[in-house]
Amino acid sequence: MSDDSILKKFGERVRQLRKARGFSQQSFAATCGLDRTYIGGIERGERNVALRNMEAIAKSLGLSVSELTTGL
Amino acid sequence: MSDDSILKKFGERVRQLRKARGFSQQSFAATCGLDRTYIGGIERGERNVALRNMEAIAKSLGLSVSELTTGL
DNA sequence: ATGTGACTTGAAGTCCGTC
DNA sequence: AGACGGACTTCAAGTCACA
Repeated sequence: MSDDSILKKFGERVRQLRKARGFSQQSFAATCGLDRTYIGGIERGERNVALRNMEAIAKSLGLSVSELTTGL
Repeated sequence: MSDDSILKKFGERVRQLRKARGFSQQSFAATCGLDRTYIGGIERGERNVALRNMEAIAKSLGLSVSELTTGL
């Protein structure tokens, strides 16, 4: 069970938005103030990201949290 | 800094939506499959809620995660 | 430049209660 | 009905070495 499709969807969305801006995981992680392996884990749907980190990611993408979670 | 205003905003939003539906914290927590003290903590802005629980809360409110995070 | 497993530690989350 | 505390277990956060 443990339906983690929401994590996968969120990861795909982050990856898509990051790429669209021409960031590498590395430079993007730095912008967010997070570790590159952590960002990688998010994009692979392995991390159950919480509000504070979602905000950091959204901010680095120039979006609101609500916009970042569009489709979820 | 450690700006936790996003947690407060999220908590206020949850409280507002829950009340609008006539739920008590207790019955709402049960619907979400979460603990009543945890829901209370969220509404007080003390909890850094992660994606899976946000989804459970959104579902119990009949909303998407994106709709739940409107304003964030 | 990214994937991945393993790891530590601080916070998430539960369960008991009282006010 | 809700705030809040203590004690507890589980998991997210954050980092590392190496593929």
